[in-house]
Amino acid sequence: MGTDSETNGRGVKVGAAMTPCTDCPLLDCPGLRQMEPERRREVEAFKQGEISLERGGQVLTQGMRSNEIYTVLSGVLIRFRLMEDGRRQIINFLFPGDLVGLQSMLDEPMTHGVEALTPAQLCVFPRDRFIDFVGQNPDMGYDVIWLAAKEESALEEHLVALGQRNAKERIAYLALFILRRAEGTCLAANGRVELSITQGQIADMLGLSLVHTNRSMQALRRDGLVRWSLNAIEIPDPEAVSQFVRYDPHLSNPRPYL
Amino acid sequence: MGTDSETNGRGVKVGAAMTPCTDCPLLDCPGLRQMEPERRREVEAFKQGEISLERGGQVLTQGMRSNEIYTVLSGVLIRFRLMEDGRRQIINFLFPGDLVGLQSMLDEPMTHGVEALTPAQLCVFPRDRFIDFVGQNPDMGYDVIWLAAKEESALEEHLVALGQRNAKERIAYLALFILRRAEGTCLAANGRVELSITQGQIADMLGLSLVHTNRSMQALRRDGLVRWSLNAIEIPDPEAVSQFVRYDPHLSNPRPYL
DNA sequence: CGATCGCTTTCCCATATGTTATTGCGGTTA
DNA sequence: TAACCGCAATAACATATGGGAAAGCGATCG
Repeated sequence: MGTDSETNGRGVKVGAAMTPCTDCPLLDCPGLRQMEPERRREVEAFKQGEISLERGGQVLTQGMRSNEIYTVLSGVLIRFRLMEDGRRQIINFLFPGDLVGLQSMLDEPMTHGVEALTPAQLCVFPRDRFIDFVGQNPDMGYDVIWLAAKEESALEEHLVALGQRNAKERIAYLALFILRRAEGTCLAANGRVELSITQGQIADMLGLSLVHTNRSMQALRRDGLVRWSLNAIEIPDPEAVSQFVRYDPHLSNPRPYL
Repeated sequence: MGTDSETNGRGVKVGAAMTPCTDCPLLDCPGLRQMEPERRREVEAFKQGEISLERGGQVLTQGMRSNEIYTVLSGVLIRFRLMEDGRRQIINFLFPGDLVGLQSMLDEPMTHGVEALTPAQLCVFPRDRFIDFVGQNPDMGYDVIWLAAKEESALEEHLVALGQRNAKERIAYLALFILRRAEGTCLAANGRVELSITQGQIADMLGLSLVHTNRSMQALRRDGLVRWSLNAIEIPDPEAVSQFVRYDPHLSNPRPYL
């Protein structure tokens, strides 16, 4: 609860004032499942602290082990994998309520890093107490499994995109994916998300070259399907895009979260 | 326990004699974690039955809901996604001990199907009792989370392959991936797996055309890196392939399984 | 104000990969 | 034996995508 915050070189601020779970800002979001008051208290007892990130700040570093598990309290982040030669593959985007670092359960060095795309806050939970925690709160264990399955499901979707779609389709797919996730976490409305994503990042997510990404984005803009600038993503007619890409992010059940 | 087995049109045989978990054939496999006897009994109490598949037989069908969760008792299967226009993306391969159908926890229609690549046996567990089951056996809940994280980790790896590697590298990657998983489940030895995978299937997994897949496989054969026929995969020098692809399937901790 | 920076846009050309079609080959079936 | 089938192997050609480099552009900074 101390205010002894401190910013290190990587845009990470630890130990800022801790938001009480009983007063969690995510409670209002219709895309997220309601949490019963007792449950919030249990989570709060388990919560260890909070972390603030600036844009570009990193939480988890590839190659390192981690003793913590996080939950996104606010902001958007990316999870990515670096190769020795500098290539980068962005694996997925993380939105409020998402679990960060489930991998650390494997007790092996992280195979990816996590970096903030916007200023972000994360809730911190101790990994070693995690096991007991889910043991004592079976329904939460279930929720974690649920989230893991959902994440897997998202990666599956990305795989389909990379394996079966061409550049324009991939970009349109990604735009729609992000939009829908943003809507579900109250970060978007009217087919518009305000989010700074670089064309380089899009390329690194979709396995395309920068140049070709640029070309294809312009084509999509001309087609009136997706208007994607550095500041925001706009999809005037989501239904049209959905058909174009043959991808239908059926609005799922509200997500549980810790 | 009945012997009233019956084979339906899809190469599925249900209700064959049930293998007692206390006598699970997977117990001998060094790549899988040892299970304590009491634990085996708990699992056995939870186990509902067994299913046998011929090559090509399906367990889970895309678009349908499922009330069951499975575990691979023997054989190798694939998990794939079909698109309306006939394109197919193979998501992952399943080996003994793997969990099948975690997705069904989401309580939404399956986004993929599962099909046997070899004759296979699966253990069947009822989905609705699953929640109670992990509630009463916290360490097993933990194992499920572990498996989910591991699966996610595999998809991450595939994503990197599709996004960052060219055809030859992708194929070599896949060969190595399969080989290592097969070794971990006692299906391979001396850099060789006996497994019938079609070039069409490889193409569908790696997002390549059939023709180009063929070309690239021949190149890899000429290079002496990977010898992949309809009958088997052979990798004379795994270390060389590992370097070539920049992929190092660090032998992980033994896998838990139900 | 010019210098710098991160990001986008454009140009030009190279090549990896896709498409369509045909052939070959071993195994199975009638 | 001939016909058929699934799959692998070639060939010839089309194109989507990649790569390097340079210019444009708005923001920030000293």
